[in-house]
Amino acid sequence: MEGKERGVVPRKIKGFRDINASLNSIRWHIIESASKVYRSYGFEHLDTPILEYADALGKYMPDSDTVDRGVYSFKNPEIEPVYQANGRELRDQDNKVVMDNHFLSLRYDLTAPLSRVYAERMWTRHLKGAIHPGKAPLFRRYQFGPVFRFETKLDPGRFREFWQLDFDSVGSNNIASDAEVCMILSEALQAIGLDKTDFRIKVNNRKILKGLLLDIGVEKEEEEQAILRIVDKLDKIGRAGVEAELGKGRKDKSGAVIPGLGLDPSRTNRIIGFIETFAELNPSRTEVLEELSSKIGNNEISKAGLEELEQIDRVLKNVGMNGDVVYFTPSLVRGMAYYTGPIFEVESTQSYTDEKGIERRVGSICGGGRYDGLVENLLGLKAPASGASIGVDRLAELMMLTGKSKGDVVSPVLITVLDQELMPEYQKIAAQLRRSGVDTEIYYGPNPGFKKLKKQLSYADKKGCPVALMLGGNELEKGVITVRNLKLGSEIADTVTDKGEWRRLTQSEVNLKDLVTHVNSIL
RNA sequence: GCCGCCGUAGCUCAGUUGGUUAGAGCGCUGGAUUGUGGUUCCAGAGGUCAAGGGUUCGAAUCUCUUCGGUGGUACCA
Repeated sequence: MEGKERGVVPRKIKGFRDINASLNSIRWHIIESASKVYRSYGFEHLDTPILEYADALGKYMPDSDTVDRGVYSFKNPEIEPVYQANGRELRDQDNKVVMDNHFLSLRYDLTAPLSRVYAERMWTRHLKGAIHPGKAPLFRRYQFGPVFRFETKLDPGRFREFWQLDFDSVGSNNIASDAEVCMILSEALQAIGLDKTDFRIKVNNRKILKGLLLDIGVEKEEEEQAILRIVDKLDKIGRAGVEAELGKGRKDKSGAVIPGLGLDPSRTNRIIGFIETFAELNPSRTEVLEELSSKIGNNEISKAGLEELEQIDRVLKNVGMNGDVVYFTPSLVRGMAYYTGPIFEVESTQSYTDEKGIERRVGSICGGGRYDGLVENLLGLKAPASGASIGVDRLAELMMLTGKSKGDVVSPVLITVLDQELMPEYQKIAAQLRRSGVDTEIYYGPNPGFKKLKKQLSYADKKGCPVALMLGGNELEKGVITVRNLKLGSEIADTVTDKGEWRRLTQSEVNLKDLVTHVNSIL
């Protein structure tokens, strides 16, 4: 190939991926299967832009022109009015509208854009006072697509662009809708092809731990968050690790010093003691509820949390989800601060063996919960919400690694080009096949022609084409076409070593008018 | 962000007491097969040894810096 001496160095941005046909096949299988389940519960399909105003996305605002705190942000080249909290344009002393280049961000999840959509729809009505507190309208939607996070260190299996598949209800404070989240997750994962035993839906309620922490005098939100974050690491660092991080801090294997929160031992012990009660594997929901009611004492918030779990249990039992699949795990925390009630996490129980022979797990594949305050942040009006999200890429990876799906790609029939003069014939045949629903490709590669048939068949083989068609002068005279069954050829390749024999078994001349039925019989 | 390890052909890697033209397997290209995918056999192409500086008569090899990768840890709305 001739060209310039140098060009732009082609390179992919770190943390971003090209998705090949087989990964795409799994990805879309997941999306289609789960969406169908979501729809069956009344969720409608919503799409939102990938870019949003940074301030609508959450409390994290960039303070410079660069990527900031995990979010890709930049200034809009267009200047637009600056708005005040009351919805009016900001004006300067001369009564001129103040303009600015607003910060835009790539969405980091699908929940914040949903809040924006909902708040935007309610905005005018809310300003007029037309929505009564506690009467925010119900809106249920599902959404999938890429989200973006600026991670400084990329752990294996984590990317800066990845897909999520969410469903959420806004405007319902009915705990039954939280029970429904469990039902939907369970159904969706099974529709995707997982077995009941392949995953475990873990449920907890933020209120239970919140109440416990209040009891021991933790009132500041930052302190609560810090404690929850450490408790969340229980699986990873164990009881002793949690104890150390709550108290004096610890050193890890690599020698890095992790500072502790400096809680006094009596409070640390209360927290640890509480979590430890539930450390045994999978006690039944009923057992957990009994244990909880004896442990949480008189704190109103904890009691409310327990009551919600009991409700969830009743709803689930009512639809026949008794013991398996959904478990109550009081130590479950989840990172995100905006959860206010029940929280969910789906953990894969499957493991796989990596290339080094080490047994590994993918871990959490879905997450969600109730977030009654999120829309309020935007709208100033309380709109309760809950939902969950399937980590599409994580799940796809899991299915690939555990052999649940190979990412099957359907390849076309290939029409080889033996003679450029016959191109019109090839195109006619291709059109005919496509009309009958058969994917068909004509080989438009470099230098097709007599000598390169081997190349063309090799191309078809690598691409996984089930059938190759050959039409040259010989065939044209006889009104036939040579059909090569590549699929059969691959199947018998190990048993047939003689080339001539192999060819005879997989190849036949077919009358042109019978081609479509013949090809269909092979597929 | 912090600590450790690594960076040789498209891929996986070999190559040190510093020494003439840097190797293998797979892949790729061509041929045996003048119209035929796999297998087999033969031949060939492909490397400023991550980049830049230093030490040396001489550096893939020693040293420094930067970049990239990886393992652990921290953060993750």
